Amino acid sequence: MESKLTMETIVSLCKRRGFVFPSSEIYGGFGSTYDYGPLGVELLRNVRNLWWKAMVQERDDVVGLEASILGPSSVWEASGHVSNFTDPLVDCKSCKMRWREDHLLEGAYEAEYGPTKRNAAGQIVCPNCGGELTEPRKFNMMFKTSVGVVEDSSSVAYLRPETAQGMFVNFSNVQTSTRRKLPFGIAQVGKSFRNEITPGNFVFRTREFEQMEMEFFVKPGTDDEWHKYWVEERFNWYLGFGIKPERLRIRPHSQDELSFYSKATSDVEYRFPWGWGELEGIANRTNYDLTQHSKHSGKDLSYFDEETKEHIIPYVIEPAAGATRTALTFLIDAYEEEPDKDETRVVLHFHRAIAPIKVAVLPLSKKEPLVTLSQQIAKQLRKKHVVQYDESQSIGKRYRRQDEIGTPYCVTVDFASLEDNAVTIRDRDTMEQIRVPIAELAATLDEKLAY
RNA sequence: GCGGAAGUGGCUCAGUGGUAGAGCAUCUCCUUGCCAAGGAGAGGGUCGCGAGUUCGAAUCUCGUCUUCCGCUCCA
Repeated sequence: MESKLTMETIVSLCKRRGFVFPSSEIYGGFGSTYDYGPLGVELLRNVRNLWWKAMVQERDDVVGLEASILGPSSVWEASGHVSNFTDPLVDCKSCKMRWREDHLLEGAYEAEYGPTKRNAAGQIVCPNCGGELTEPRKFNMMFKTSVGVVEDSSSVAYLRPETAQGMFVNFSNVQTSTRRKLPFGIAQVGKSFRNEITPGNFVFRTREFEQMEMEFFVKPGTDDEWHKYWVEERFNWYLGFGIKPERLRIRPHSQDELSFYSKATSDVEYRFPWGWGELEGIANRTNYDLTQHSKHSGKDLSYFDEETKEHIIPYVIEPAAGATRTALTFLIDAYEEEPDKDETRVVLHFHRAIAPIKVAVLPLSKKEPLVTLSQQIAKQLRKKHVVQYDESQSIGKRYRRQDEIGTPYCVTVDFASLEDNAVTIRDRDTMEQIRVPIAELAATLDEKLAY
């Protein structure tokens, strides 16, 4: 039987311990935005860094990029976002159902609901109840702003709804400056913005969120093979950092579910307390984006294949992950309530690479010289790791505090340390304690925390 | 945007017209000295915000913001 973990438990823990706070809380909060507290920022940074390490640092065929968040409308017109993100929405005045006006005239809707219904005046009516519809309202999921002192149509800019376009528009710059040959990838981590109709489930769907995307450019014809490779690679990445296999799955999109640019997409999904949700989509974007940008910019974005002496537009395999929801996933997946005597021990079983705090240094007593010695040890360890020092209240309580924020190792300095120059390392998961000479402590922890 | 529910200390909640409370958490001191022990004390809330009704509003009414659930939407 699975533990009945609710989101309230997670939200409450996040607030209490400083992982995530609601934004602008003292002014009543601002919908769908969250601030990451002292522990949350460490967690998020670990997620980013581990992704970057796997996708860029450890590979010979991927390079990094950090493109601007603001972009001119021309980029988003080319990418298809201006037209695809502007949905005319109509509501039924009687039954309150909401429809996409353009879809009411399309085949898929007609197949499901029958021919588009109209009233005597020729106006489209609600397919559900025949009621009158409101005037269409345009809903664009991109955040629009204007750049420059004068607000006119030429100064329109958008906050990027995905980081991907930054890689496509820089394809030639990167390829020529790094002398890359196919296949190669461009990776980017950064914020994206979507004016979602329905944000929710805590930080899972927010209007401002952080993406970790990589565009992998391949020769046409090898795209299916590379798609399969990246799906497997990314799935295993999550397992490698301890995500429970029974809560992780790969779900290929059905044909009618595919987005306009995609030939095939597979999602890596996690079973959240509210159900399965997407962590990462691995899409075969074909040559859609580079072709579009070639057309709209008038710049040749083809690649010259030395083997065949041909100009080709590369195909793109895109593993696109959400950093913020990945951090949430690690938090939820790590959460355990373990019975301990009559109490419950709350433990975050973070992988050591994910844990925000790596080591806690705890003097057994507040008496000197234990405190001074402990602080010296903490200072030494801080050179390499994120360390917390805690001397308040009983040792048992301090262990529990560290368990609740997922610190893998606690170093306890006791009175015997003054005699034998050794300290105790306590393991969060096994509760085992080992005695280590202070002189070997740093090296021992380096080894334990390595991954 | 629609329907339903809810907002009271950092967290979880009690309080339904008459002086804002509890448990946990936090801080100080004592005690203890390897897994949330104990004792003494302290700080912290104009009850989401704004109007209205009333002699008097956390409580009733309206508006608004935020959150959750369900629609709807979803690269």
